[in-house]
Amino acid sequence: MMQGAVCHGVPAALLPTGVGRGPYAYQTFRDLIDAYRFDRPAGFTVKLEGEATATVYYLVSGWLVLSKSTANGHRQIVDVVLPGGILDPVSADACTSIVEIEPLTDVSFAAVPREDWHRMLSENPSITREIDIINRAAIARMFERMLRLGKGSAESIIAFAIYELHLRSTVLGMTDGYRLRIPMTQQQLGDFCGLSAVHVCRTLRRLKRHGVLEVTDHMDIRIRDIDALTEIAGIDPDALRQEIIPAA
Amino acid sequence: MMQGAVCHGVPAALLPTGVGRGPYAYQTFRDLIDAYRFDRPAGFTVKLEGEATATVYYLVSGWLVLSKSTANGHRQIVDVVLPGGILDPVSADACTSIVEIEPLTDVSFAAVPREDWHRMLSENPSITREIDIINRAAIARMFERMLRLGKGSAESIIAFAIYELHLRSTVLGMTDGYRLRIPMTQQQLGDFCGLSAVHVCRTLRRLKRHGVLEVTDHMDIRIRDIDALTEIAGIDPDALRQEIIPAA
DNA sequence: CGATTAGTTGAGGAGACTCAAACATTGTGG
DNA sequence: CCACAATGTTTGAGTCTCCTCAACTAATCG
Repeated sequence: MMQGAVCHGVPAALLPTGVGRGPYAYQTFRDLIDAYRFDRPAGFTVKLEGEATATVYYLVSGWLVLSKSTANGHRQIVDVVLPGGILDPVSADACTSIVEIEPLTDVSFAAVPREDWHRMLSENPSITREIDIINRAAIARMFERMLRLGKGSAESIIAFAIYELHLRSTVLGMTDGYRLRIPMTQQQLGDFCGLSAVHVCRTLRRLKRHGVLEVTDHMDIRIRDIDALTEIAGIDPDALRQEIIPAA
Repeated sequence: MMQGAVCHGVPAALLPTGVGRGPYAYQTFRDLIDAYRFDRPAGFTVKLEGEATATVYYLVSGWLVLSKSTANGHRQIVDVVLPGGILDPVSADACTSIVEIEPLTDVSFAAVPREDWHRMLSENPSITREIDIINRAAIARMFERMLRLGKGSAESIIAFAIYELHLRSTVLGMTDGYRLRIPMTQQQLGDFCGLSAVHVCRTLRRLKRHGVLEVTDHMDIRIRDIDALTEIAGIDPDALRQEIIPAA
């Protein structure tokens, strides 16, 4: 049912809304995206380096995760990118890549040469502003996640992750009420929440047992008690929405 | 000795380097900063909200931390801001503040109205680029910290924090070789590393016992075995420097 | 010089980890 | 169409890290 929206097509909320409202700006941005658009199946992985970093990525559809890993094999997913997300994976020295990128689903994205990207921005101040807002939202949700990664129980970080992904998906029109398919394994959710896969499993089952969630068939989630979920996650729903949802 | 550099005056590396190299750009930026500059003692706190968020802060000297806290009293420091750092504490909706701000020392900063800030940027593309780089560096170091916050032992996150702060301070000319004064209590370091103050204490003592650090008198730190420190933190020193140090 | 704040140390407990084995689901080749 | 492999989830047992509580010491300051 809703897989379609996740993996294919441009969600209604994506290009039309939010990014450039004037007809000219809209055309420009969209043309640029279309010109450099690629489709890739779920399997591929990118370790960005060298000239690959001279590129700005704009996700049109599908889910990506950005992660870092340590020498001893641990991995932390630092952000989940949903359609409309921007990926500018270049560190301070403008040539070392910061993160590894992994698609969770089939993805469609635009790989725009940095030069073209910046030209487009300089010609379209309104888009610059929109993108600024998108970036702010990304930082805001990272802050929230750090809060729960550092302090906070397994329950609270998992509850937060699920609530965050549900909220963001809903804004993109990818949910069916309180139902949400998260295209991650428990291992990946663990890498996102700083937990072992085993503990993710136990925690999800506890949430299920307490009637907060329903989890079926590989992360097909239904939120049964949203108040309990936000309570466990330590979320003020209105404040969170204002912080992490790009609103112009 | 080096406290002077931490708390007062403009570190050599700050305004002159990095931010705007042409005489015109340099003048403009510096004038703006000077026009809106404030000094504040260590004690004050800001909870930014309302029109306060229509302001961009540029830290001239001193240390600040940005933190978030939960309803149940836990706090996570999401970043430490050193001289030259920019603080644009506005979330996606452009009016809710994301973070609380706390100075660790006496600070001198410029509180620039957003409008003026953006005008300055639009008139000085080179400064825009510099600031972009500063922001990237901030994100890169947050990614690194998230990796250790999620996975990683108390030793590794503390070792990382100390190494990071030493590296950044060194670039700003605020260290004396391997000596560094971190103006944080163990409680604050714990809030930064996602640990209790008690465990910070134990961990520091262990590092001391193993000859990695020397800790005297309220976080006056000397790194005795930098290789051991990077090993424990899981750091590749060259790569880290490239990622988190703004280099133009 | 007491009062406050920060750091140290011990004891005990809870939460999350690892290892390991069983089970479920999906996909594949014979 | 079945057997089997591969992948992911579930559950149990045991351990270790880190937390909390609490008492004590050290340093700082009016």
